[in-house]
Amino acid sequence: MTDRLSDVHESGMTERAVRTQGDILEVATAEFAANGYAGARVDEIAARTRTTKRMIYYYFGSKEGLYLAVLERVYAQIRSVERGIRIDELSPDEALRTLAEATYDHHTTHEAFIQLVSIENIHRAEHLRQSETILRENVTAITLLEEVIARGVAERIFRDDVDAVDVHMIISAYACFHVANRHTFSAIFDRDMLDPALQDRHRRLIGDMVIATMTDRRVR
Amino acid sequence: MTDRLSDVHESGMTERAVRTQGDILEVATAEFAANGYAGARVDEIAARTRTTKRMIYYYFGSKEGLYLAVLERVYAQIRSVERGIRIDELSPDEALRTLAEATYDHHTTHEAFIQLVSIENIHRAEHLRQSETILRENVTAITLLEEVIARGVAERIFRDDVDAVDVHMIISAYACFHVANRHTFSAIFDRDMLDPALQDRHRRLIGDMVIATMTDRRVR
DNA sequence: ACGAATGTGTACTAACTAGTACGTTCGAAC
DNA sequence: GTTCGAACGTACTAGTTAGTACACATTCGT
Repeated sequence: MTDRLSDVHESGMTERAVRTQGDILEVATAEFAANGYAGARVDEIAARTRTTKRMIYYYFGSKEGLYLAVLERVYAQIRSVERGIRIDELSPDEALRTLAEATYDHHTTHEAFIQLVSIENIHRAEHLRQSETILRENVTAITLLEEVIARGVAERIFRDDVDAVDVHMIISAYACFHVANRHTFSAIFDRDMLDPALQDRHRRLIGDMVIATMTDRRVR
Repeated sequence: MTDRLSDVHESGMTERAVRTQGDILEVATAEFAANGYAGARVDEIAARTRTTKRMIYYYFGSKEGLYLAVLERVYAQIRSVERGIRIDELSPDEALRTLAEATYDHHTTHEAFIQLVSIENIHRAEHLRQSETILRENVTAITLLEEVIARGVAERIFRDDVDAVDVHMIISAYACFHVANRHTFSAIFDRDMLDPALQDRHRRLIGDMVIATMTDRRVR
């Protein structure tokens, strides 16, 4: 149901049509991320595009259809980043740090993704749940983590009562927060979250945190 | 500027007026948290109140004024929770765990607060920045943390290159994520974030995490 | 008791916004 | 070069929504 419209157009689409759709998606991503679902204006998206509002409805059917397409696109992007991570030859703790830092890097460089996830959560993931693609494919990160944790536990350097989803949550929480709550955090604690030196320190800190947690002697 | 309207009414307000305003704020909190700023409907808030839309504008001036009042109220609530935490007699690591768990408990039981913070961040904290009260008073958590960290560092059990704001970020990130990203996380990883057993485990995990990070031998 | 301020309800409006009716152009196949 | 469908543009509408004009009630100090 989700992809019906775009599927129809995927075959027999001219070069120009592909560009137009991409153009719309690009602008729509920024608009939805910046203003929320209800706050986003279809007219505003159309105005910032080479094309017109008519085309948005032609290709995406409705505001909701457009939003869904935007959501699927940003999730597809993070998926492709995750697939590119190679950790086979690293020790469990180095692998953990690599995964944590990769997530941190992705999130800090893809603010729109984080904002869209926030927005989606405000709406109780009702749109995301409609997308079989996202639900089916977005567990890559977990597969990688499971393998690393299994190795770490086998080598008796990791605790065994924290699973892959927990670790993913720890990493995601930290990386998401840094971007998602940037503005309130900056305002209240008067700390520039975009300062490169600070970001560097926080990048190291997320690795420290995950490794320290998983290798903690106290809890075993 | 922010508080002008409510200040005017604070003196010489009837009992009934106080109740009406409280009623409006209660309903508005839920409506804004559930639908975002743009998605929230003033008519809907009015309908769910004992009173009418007229009164919302009478007391709060505008939709934005109402939203701001809502924001200040939820921030005042967390502030009062923070003021109630007693950690003077605890060891630094126990104190850290207590603070982390208190934050976790507050956030899991105040979903509206977390949602409003998310919403505020979508709008780049432009409303929050207008509220001197929030900016002035909401650093209580940091004061507590600073004291604990200073003690831990002095006792040579904590690392000294992570400051109070960093630790607050780690704790907040974890506690926020658990609530804020509950829906997308549940949907994708098919894990019920409201399961009491899981919440219990996660409550212990946040303490483990903070203590492990701060007492990590590797980094010193 | 009375006037003045505060508190309340109803009915309205002006502006906005998602979505559409209808017509046109472009490009490829025959 | 004609036909057919995909791609596109303009001008519009129906419904919604923040905000208000106006009338009325309640309370309280004097």
